[in-house]
Amino acid sequence: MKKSKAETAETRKRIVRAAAQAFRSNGIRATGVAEIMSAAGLTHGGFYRHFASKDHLVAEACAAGMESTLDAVDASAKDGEQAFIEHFQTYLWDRNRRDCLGECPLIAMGSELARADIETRRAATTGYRELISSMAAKGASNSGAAIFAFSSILGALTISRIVDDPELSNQILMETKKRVTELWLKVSEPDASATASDELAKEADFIENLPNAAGS
Amino acid sequence: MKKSKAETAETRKRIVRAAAQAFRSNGIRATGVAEIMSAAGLTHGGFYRHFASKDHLVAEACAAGMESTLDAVDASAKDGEQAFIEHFQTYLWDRNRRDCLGECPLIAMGSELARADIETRRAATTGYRELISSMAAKGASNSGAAIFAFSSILGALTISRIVDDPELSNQILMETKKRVTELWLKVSEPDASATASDELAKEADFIENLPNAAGS
DNA sequence: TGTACATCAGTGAACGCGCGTTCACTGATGTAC
DNA sequence: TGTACATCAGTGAACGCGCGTTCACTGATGTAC
Repeated sequence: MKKSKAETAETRKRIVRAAAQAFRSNGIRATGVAEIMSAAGLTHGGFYRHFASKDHLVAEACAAGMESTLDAVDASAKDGEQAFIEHFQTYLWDRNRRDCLGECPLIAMGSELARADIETRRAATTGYRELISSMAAKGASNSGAAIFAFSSILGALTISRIVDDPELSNQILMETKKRVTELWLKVSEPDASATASDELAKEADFIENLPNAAGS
Repeated sequence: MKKSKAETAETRKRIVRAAAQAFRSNGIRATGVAEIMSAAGLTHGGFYRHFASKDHLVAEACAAGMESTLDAVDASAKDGEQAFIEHFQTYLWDRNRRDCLGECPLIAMGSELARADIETRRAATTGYRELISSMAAKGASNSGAAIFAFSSILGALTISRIVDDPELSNQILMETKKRVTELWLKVSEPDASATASDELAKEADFIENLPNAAGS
């Protein structure tokens, strides 16, 4: 059942994509090789024709996940600064999008990546650097603001998923959305924050209607 | 080998403490029951005299970890607002302290807790609520600021541990330390941030001499 | 207070299970002639 | 262009291993008399 070179390359990509998604939604350690191969439409035995070990796949899936996140950020920045800011606001808002494919590996599996092997951490670092410089170039005034904004978003999303109360979960996300937007717009006048709050209030109904704001 | 009630209670606490520490440093899934029991000076067989399952221990260890974090925060707040702020600055600074026992479970195993069972998430939520209200009462002017500050710190510490470059790691922590301190001191004048930067610069030598700022 | 006995914390062997990994095999692909 | 053969992607059974959990057993504790 040998496949053509083109097919082989496509299969490999399919495995990496399936792995990136599975790791993001279930965690690295909780996701088995067989599970990934099955998601890619294959059986587990063929795995080692493509990768030397699960750890090697983890590193590649991490790199691929960071790249797709970067692509999403870059794409949103094409339509100007406003669209760029809205991209991040959406990320902190719509649960469906937060759980979807484009999610950043750093956010989805942060504490596991911190304990990953050096190859994986290297891939994550490269992706992080690109993400920060892209954010700094397109929306945030400098890399310091981008670094801080990204940390805040990662922290807020992480805690919002741990917390079992949807209301508290939304409060954490809204607080972050408000303050990161302020930071982004370089707004230093204190009363401007009231405006941001009003904007959020308009969307309050939308939150209420979310299926399960505390998610899995 | 039956033990007295006092001894039994002490043993149980010892297991929970060992578990909290092991989960924090190696992650939940990567830590086995036998490993925890061994760390508590026991053999694995006796585990089920104290807990119905590993998951039940996870929930208890999470609750205990949050409580010890809260105690540390409360203790630091005894000596006034300045000491309270310094506690968090230290948390973002000294690697030895960051890796030590008192570390917050939310920070050490965030992405794993987000996928934990409801009992564990409930324990984490209770601890988080206490932590935020304690922070809001003792240092931050309101709970919104406390929520945002805590998210930022969690995010920054998580990323700083993933990143494989010590310099970048420190940059992330310093950026967060600077901005959270500003937020905390309710400083709204833009040039006040320069003062904060100067303060950090004074400590720059100290960072340089840290053994391995990117640590595992 | 002393004796007899039920309780139960802790031990260590054993259980089934799922994991990452290996391997003999299959058969289409790509290549050498 | 056609034929013969080496390659190798993919299959599915099997491997050893460590995991969470169970269990028969031990012997000190706490209790009933």
